[in-house]
Amino acid sequence: MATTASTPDKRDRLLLLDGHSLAYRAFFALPVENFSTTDGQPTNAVYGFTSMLINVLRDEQPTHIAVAFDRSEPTFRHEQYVEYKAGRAKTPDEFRSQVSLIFEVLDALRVPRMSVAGFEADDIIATLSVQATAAGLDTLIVTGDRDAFQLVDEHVTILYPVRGVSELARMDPAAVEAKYGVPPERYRELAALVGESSDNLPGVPGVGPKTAAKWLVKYGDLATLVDRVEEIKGKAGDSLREHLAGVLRNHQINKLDTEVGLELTPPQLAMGQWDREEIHTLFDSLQFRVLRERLYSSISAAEPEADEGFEVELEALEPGALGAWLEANAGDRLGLAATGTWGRGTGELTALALASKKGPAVHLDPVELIEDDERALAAYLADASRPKALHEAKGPMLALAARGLALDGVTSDTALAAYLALPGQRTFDLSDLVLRYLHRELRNETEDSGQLTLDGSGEEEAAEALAVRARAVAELADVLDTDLDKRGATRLLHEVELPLVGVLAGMERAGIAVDADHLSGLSASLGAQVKEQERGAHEAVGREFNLGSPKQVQQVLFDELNLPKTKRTKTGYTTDSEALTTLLEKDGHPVLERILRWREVAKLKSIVDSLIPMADDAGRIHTTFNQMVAATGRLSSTDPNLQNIPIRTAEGRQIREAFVVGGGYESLLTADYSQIELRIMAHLSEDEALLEAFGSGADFHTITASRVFGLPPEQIDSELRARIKAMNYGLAYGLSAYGLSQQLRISPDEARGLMEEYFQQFGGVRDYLHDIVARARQDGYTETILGRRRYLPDLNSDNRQRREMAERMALNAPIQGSAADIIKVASLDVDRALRAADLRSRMLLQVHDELVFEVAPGELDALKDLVSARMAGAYELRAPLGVSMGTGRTWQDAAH
DNA sequence: TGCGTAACGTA
DNA sequence: CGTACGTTACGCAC
Repeated sequence: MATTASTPDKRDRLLLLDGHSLAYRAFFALPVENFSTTDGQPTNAVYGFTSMLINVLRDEQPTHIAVAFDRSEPTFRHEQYVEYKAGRAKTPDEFRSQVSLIFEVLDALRVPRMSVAGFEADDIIATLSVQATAAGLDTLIVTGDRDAFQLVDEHVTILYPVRGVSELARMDPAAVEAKYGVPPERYRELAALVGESSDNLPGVPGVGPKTAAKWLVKYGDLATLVDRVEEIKGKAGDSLREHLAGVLRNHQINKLDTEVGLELTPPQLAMGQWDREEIHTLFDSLQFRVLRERLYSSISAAEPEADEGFEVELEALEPGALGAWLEANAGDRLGLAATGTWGRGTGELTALALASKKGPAVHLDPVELIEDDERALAAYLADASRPKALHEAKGPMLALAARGLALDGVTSDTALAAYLALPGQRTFDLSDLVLRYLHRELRNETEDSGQLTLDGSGEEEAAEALAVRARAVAELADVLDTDLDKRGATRLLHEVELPLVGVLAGMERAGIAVDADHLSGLSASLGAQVKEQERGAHEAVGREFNLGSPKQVQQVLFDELNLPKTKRTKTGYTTDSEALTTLLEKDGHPVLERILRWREVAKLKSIVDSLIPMADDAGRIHTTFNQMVAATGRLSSTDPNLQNIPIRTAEGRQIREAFVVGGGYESLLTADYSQIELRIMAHLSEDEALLEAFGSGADFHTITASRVFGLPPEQIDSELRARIKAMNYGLAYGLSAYGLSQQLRISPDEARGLMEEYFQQFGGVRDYLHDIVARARQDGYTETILGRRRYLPDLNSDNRQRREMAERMALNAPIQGSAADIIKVASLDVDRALRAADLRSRMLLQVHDELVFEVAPGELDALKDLVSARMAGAYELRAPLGVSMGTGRTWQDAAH
């Protein structure tokens, strides 16, 4: 009778892995250049190992698991044979640093790790496999060490990596025999004859696996072969007789010990439940995005954690019954979920579901509502006293606004709440959060009515799915409320982030007007310059090449023109503008100027060209502000990014001239905080000298320079000022003496001296910066003035590079984050004040320390008073906030 | 088509 | 060997 894959053996399956041998293989199979985190930690071995593990878990679905590791101590084999494994290359440092990361991965996956002093991983595996067979388990062994083939039998199979790490050969008794010509129980004898160079166990010279197998088949086993060794003819026979002692030694040494004393027996190695949060955090820090997805998608079925969904029943409302339903649910915060499309300041709503934590949910099609229902819905949505929870409220808010509906009373946005709880996370999928916080899956558990209609089922399912989301949001909101309370972020959510959603939606809706003709004019003139630089570059080199390809530029500069090599990148030598400028000073090859200039104009042209198609029919561009990406609490802007419009060069500023006041308004107003981060640093450090420098009212960098150099302010020239300005700003980024020396092009010693003199004057800053890191190391997180946290587990990493990176983040996060807090509060205050004063002027953009407004006719003075008062008063710092403003027809003209 | 990398724009 | 972002283009892998 044939068995099929769909009726698997019901025996339990123990999966055993040889940690070191697999990791080592991965290390050499995967190029380290392609597998490192952005801060330089190599991850090729961790990645390869983890990838292999995930694949095996998926394909084999083991019930029990363990990973064995070698120890650095000598083993019993060294005692028997001092030369054992001698002559092995030293383990590379890049590999060693990854072993503890592999431990972390295994711990997060709740996979037991085992190692025993004096034994190799294979001995542990051998012992466990024997015990497993006795206990009635089948064993699968993944190892790159062929010695393990001796363990293969009807209950023990080996998965042996062939070619890199992605393919595993399944070695059962038949496969071993097919490959080596002897059954598994003879494999040790074969290996003894052939030898194992990596273990420094020489075999019989001139005898390979073929000859060895032939002998073993002929004589039955090694013992008989040794007894009758005189019968063997020829060169190979002579060689065998000569090296017989070595063969017997090999045979003794390559025997795996099956009686290692272990703390756990196979039945105790059952697969455990994972800590999803831990895996998330770890894979994030290793930057394993793809692997994480693969892990979740391939294993989620086997994961015991999330087997429940939601039970949601949809209530079919009669037309006109919505008002009553809403009234009946008036006591609860409802979860709202919407479908539709949104972005670029507008949107379209296709469906809306509302659900309390219990009881039936409703599903609405906004276009099919009768007038009564529509009125009831509009009143409910706009009612600030009716609490609502949404996941990513801004999108639906835009879609509702496009239909003329206001949304108020949002007391939780589960995505925003999760962002405050876990600010380092990249995404906040509802399904992820539901799994994480509710340990449930985002699906409906309600049994089907059994009435599947051909054309209605898809719609019905979509409606149910949306209702499930609404219910999940309602439940999740409560859990997150509790979580945020524990983290001290409740006020930050309710008083800052949540109300800000509406302000951001307002800015996105408004957009900013652009002068299309100006943009196309710029595009044309920049295009001409791009062409010209390209032509010049090709001429200078004598052939055509793609200036946009760093690879080709490298080839031209370093291979063909043999220019001096620059700093290394992962894939070669850098051609960034700093390096090319240095090269230009040294060599002066004309192509360098062309490349640099080409990059400049090509970059500007790409910005201009990306903006042109963004304008809507009214000639306005609507960005999208993202409130949940920056780990420090800043906003970001996408599609297009209006927070990185050029300003430094004259040509760049021409692009700012394209952003203009729109019809019906009289001008643009920009208002920005002066040196907000430095003021925050002075405030937080309470350094008297620094506070005094701000109090004096004179130019801050000049004043600080005057103190550092002991000169009167009049004698501070631009050179000295620039040095101290670099220091002032660099401090908040964790700048080192080396970094400062690079930036100022002075010697490291000089830079060190400069820093010392600085701290002589401003010692409080040094103490503060030191304290902040020490405290963060203790607490595990940093905090801003409004209690926004950033978690930095790497502060305690034993990897220096990671730890120092985390230290710089710890220095910067409270400063950058507090600045973000302040401008968010300012935006809210300004927005409220605009409404209270009944002004028509509106806020258009936020660029980290700057707000851009469109001024309605006749309102300029009132607006300026209002904006400057609200921005300066957003937070009381010991170094008071300063605001400077400018107005004009264009964004550029409004600069100041 | 998707992804990682290099380069570069902003605060 | 200075933080935080987003976009572009290239070139490789699938």
